[in-house]
Amino acid sequence: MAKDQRNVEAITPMEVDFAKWYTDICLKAELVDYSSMKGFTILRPYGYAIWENMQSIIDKALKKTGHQNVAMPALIPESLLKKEGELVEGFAPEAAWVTMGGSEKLEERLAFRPTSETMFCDHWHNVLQTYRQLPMLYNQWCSVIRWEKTTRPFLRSREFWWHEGHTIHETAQEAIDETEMILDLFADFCEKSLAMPVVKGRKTDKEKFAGAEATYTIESMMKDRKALQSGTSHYFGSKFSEAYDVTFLGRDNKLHHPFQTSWAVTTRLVGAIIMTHGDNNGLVLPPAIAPIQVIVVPIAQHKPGVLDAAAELRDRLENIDLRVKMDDSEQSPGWKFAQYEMKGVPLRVEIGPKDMEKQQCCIARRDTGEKTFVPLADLESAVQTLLQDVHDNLYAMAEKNLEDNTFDFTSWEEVKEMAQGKGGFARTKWCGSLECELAMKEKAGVSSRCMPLKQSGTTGKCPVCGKECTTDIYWGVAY
RNA sequence: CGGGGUGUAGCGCAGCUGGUAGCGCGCUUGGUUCGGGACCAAGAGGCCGGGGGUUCAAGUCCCCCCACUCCGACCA
Repeated sequence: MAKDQRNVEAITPMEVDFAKWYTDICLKAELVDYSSMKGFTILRPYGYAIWENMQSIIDKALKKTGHQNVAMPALIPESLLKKEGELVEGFAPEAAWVTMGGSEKLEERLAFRPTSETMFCDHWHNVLQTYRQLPMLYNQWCSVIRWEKTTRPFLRSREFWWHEGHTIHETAQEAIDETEMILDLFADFCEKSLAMPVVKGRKTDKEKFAGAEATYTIESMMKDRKALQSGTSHYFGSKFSEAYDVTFLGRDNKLHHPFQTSWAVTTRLVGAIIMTHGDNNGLVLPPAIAPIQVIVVPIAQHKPGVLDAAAELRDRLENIDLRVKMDDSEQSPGWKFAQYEMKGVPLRVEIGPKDMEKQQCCIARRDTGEKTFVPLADLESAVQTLLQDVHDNLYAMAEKNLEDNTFDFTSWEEVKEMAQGKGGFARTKWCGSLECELAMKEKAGVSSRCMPLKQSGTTGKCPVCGKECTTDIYWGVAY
C-alpha cells in the first residue's frame, strides 16, 4: 500500500491541479525539457518520436492528396512581410527580428518566419504564369517563431514545429474545396490516429487568421473541459495574391489572381493527446502514434530461458510491423510497469517462468489496466485485437467527455454558470454581431470556438441581444 | 505586459533568532533479488539562480536583476 502511495505521488493528480499534472507528465514521461532559451522547449527523443509518428501519417495523407513538400527560407525581409496589412498587424507584434549579418548591421531587418504565406506568395509571383500550372499544392515541415508572452510545453512556446500547407487554385470554389478537404483530413487524423473526437467548424471574424477570408477549425475538449484549437484551415480568396501580385494567364487569355489556402497542425497535438487521454499514472498514448506500442517485460529474467522467451515474443510482434521494445534492464518488474505506464505505452506483455510452463503470456492494457492471459500461439492476434480495443476505448471515453460536457443554452447567464463551474462547451444561437461575441467574453468569460459545420437549421434567440437568428455556435474557455 | 508562487546536489525538499551544507530519491561499484516503483554495503556529487549592499561573519537580512511556474490579456 505504501508503495502504491509513492506511485501516485510521482505526478500531481489531475483533480488536484490540472496544469501541474500536465507539466509533470511532459517532464516525467521525458517528452520535453526546458532550455536556456526562455520560452523555447526541447523535444526529447520520446516526445519527438510521437511527433514523428504524427508527421509520418499526415505526410502520407498529404502526398496521397497530391501535395508536394518544399522548403522555404526561415527569414523574411520586413518589406515583404509588410505587403499585406492584416497579416503584418497580426504577426508583427510577435515577430523575432534579425538585424545583424555577422558583424554588419543589415540594411533591412529580417523576421524569423512566424508563418510563410509571404514567402510562398513571393515565390509564386516568380514562377506562376499559366492556369495550366494550377493548382500548386505545397507543404513544408518546419518550425516557426512567435514571441509569445507566456509559454507552456507543446501548447504555447516561442518556437514550435508544424507543417504549413499553402496552395493556390484557379477558382475560388477549388480553393474552398481544398480548405474543406484539408479540414476533413485533419479531423480524420485526430479521430483515427489520435483517438480524439473534434468539432469541425468555422471561426468567427474575430477569431479567424489574420488576413483570411474564412478560417475553419477543429476544436477538441480536454479532460479539464477546456477547448483546444487542434488544427486550422484557411481560405484567403485572392487577398494575398493581389497584395503580392501573383498572377496567371487564364483560359480567357486574361491575367487573374489565384485563390489561396493555407492550413496547419502543430506539435500542440502532442499536448492535446496528453490532456485527452492521460491519467494519474501518466501519459496514455493512442496506439497509432505511440513510439512503443508494446513493451515486453520479462519476469525473473535471470531464470533460465526467460530472456529468450521474451525476446521471441518481441521478434514475433516486430514481424507483424509493430513498434516493440523489450526491457531487460536490471530494474525490478514493478518499476518497469510504472515506468512504461508513465510513458503511455498502450500494451505490456509479461512473461515469466510460470507463464512459460503454461505456454502463455500476460497482456496488460494501459487504458483500463486490465490483464489477460493469452496462449503463446495467439500472441499476434491477441495483441492486434487489444491495440484496436485500446484505440476504440480511448476514442469512446474522449467522445463521452465531449458529449457529456456540451450543453445547449439560451442565455448568457447559463453559459457563465457553466464556465465558472465545471466548464465545457456551450452551444447557443448567435446573431453574428461582434458586440454580442465580445459581451460573451466580458459577461460569461468564454470565447467563441466555432460555428459548427453541422448546423441544426433551427431558429432561436441570441443569448446576449435576444435577436432571432439561426446560426449555431460553440463557446468555451480555451487554451 | 499585469498579478501571485518558486529558485539550495540530476529530481523532490529541510536548513528557526546570521556562525561556513543536510535528508530522501536517483546515480556509480559489489552482492542478494525479480508476477506492481526490491534490499544490503561502500562511494561520487554543491559558486545555496546572478549581481550589489549590511555585517567580524550571509543559503539566511536589504536592494536590483534573471529564470521557471500559475492566473489574466494576446495567440496554434
